[in-house]
Amino acid sequence: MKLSDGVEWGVHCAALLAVIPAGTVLPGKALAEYHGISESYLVKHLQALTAAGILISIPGPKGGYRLARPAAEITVLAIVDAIEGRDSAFRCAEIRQRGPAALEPAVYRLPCPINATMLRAEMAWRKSLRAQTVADLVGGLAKRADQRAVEKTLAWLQERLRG
Amino acid sequence: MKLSDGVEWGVHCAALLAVIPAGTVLPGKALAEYHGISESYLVKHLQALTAAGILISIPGPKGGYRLARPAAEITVLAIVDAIEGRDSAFRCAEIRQRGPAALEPAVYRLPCPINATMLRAEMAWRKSLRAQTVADLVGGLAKRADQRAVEKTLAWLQERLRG
DNA sequence: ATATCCTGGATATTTGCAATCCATGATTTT
DNA sequence: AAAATCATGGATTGCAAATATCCAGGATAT
Repeated sequence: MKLSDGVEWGVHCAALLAVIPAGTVLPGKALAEYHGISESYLVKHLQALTAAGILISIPGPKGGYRLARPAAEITVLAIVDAIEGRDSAFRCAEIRQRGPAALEPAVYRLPCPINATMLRAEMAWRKSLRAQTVADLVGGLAKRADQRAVEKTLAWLQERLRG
Repeated sequence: MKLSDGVEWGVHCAALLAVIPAGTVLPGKALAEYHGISESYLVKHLQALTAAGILISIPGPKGGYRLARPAAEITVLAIVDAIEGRDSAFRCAEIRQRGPAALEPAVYRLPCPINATMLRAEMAWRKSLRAQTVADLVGGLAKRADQRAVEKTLAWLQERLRG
């Protein structure tokens, strides 16, 4: 069981987009360069975030990405859902309905308790992720950030911001 | 993100092994046949469960598998860990340390808040799974089982039990 | 001795993720 | 109008892990 790298990329990008001035955007190229990751692959995930209504994209020169709503209203779960999909990690194959002791399908209308247990655990996972917003992350990042890192980031952003 | 099918197989097998009489065992072939799944692949997972101390295996004729301890003392989490491994689903690649705004590694001694958030969610997932035992699952299965299914299973087990 | 069963390794096969490339369309600048 | 910049979406490739099978070797009961 493994989350795709795109989740980490998406959350980091959202956190960076949360600190740029209102009215400005960052192109995908800049987001990839800032994080030292593949540009062509990152934009795939940025597209997913845009389709999910988490980001807004502007085409053309002076184009790029920005958050679609305040960082405090974007949960980490929303980003994970957009990139990983909403399928549960556990996919019940209903093997209880197979084999020599199986009966007709109508008998199995009640959900398998094993499936229910796994889904309950995923609900707990989702609840935890839903309790964290991008704004929370930015706060955490800022609190433990070295002052030089902040300045270095701001200086770098200066030449990439659009709008 | 997807859990391997082996998890479902392992939990179902543990549930079945929880209801066979004390002192008896079931061979891997019977466990695979009962669930209508691949025998050669299932035994791989049964080996993992044995190595984890969840099952005990007996070689030779009259051999097979049985639970290593009471079903009430085997959590679903233990089975998941044995089959999926204990690696977290989120693997922080520390991309905050990459790119043009990065500083020397010593600056990043404190854990990344994004990583912390993801790990906290996995803790909630694990806590939920740790709260469920195989005995709980058997209880749930029995309560909603059709009486004919129980009889059919018992009759089928009659000819496969060893010991 | 023989038959049965677990063990562990070697080996395909398949799936999904990671990554790249390109043609297209939108928008700003010149 | 032309050129440059950027997002979009599809096609394709490479790769690692999960899935699945097979077989030789060791243990045990009949």
